[in-house]
Amino acid sequence: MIQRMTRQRSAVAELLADVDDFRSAQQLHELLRGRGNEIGLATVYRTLQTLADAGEVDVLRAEDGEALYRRCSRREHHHHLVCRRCGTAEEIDGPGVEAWAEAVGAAHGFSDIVHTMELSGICASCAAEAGDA
Amino acid sequence: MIQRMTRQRSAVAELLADVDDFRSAQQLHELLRGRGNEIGLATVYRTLQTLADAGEVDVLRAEDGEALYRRCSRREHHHHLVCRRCGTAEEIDGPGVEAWAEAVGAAHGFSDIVHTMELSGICASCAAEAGDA
DNA sequence: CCCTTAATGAGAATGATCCTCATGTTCAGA
DNA sequence: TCTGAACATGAGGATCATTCTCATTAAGGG
Repeated sequence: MIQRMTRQRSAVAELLADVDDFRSAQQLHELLRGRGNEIGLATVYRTLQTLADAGEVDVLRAEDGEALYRRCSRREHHHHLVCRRCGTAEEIDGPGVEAWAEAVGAAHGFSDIVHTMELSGICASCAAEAGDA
Repeated sequence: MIQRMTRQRSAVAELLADVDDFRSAQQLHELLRGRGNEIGLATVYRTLQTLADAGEVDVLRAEDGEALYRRCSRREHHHHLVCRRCGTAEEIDGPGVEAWAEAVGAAHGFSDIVHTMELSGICASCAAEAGDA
């Protein structure tokens, strides 16, 4: 858990408040630098890890396995609809997925069921751009 | 696409037919070596990639981002219930997930919707082992 | 203001995956 | 069956994300 508030951690928190796309640690580091925040890459990784452990940020994996982070408005469990082009994301509800997951798991003798479900697509504005290009 | 059948590719295919857990490329490489198959790691990666592109094997990501492969009996779209301990997997159906995904995507102005949904848990035999230990 | 101790950062270490390119092998055609 | 062009292999290096090391810095309670 976070024990001390530092300049770097504040900067990460502020950035996450402003950006609502899923971004990689490296991208976030770039953005911080761009804003004039001196911060080491390792610190960005550490901070994101801590925030993720605390459930403050959501993590998902790009197709190539890279971790993407985002601060979500809801703390409760939810799913995402992410734009593959720009990373923008909407929070969505999975209708009864949780109950279904439990039931299916139990039916197969599995316990401690965890589920992941993510949707991705091309958002309206990216689709428009692609059309122009 | 695969154009020539080689000793190495046959070996990978045979191994995949025998193993029905999700395994990493490195693990599969180890297993092949264990079976007495001389094969380079790069070839294992290449072969798995090709098979994945052809839809012959399913790929999913471990929590740490590592790619895991498995040859599934069904070619059609389906989901998995994977044991986090041993990697064994069951193929399952997502009741209406596809239709729901399309609808949600459209509602948010997203096109070209793709969805991923995976369940993981601890399988009965792993739970039993853990109980003994 | 001053310690104690957590936090930082630069760079090395790790680990998965991909690339290079010289060499080996497959297989269609002769 | 023999051959050669083109595809495949493999050893090791290159990449790239992420983590670790450890000396240095700086919160913040007392």
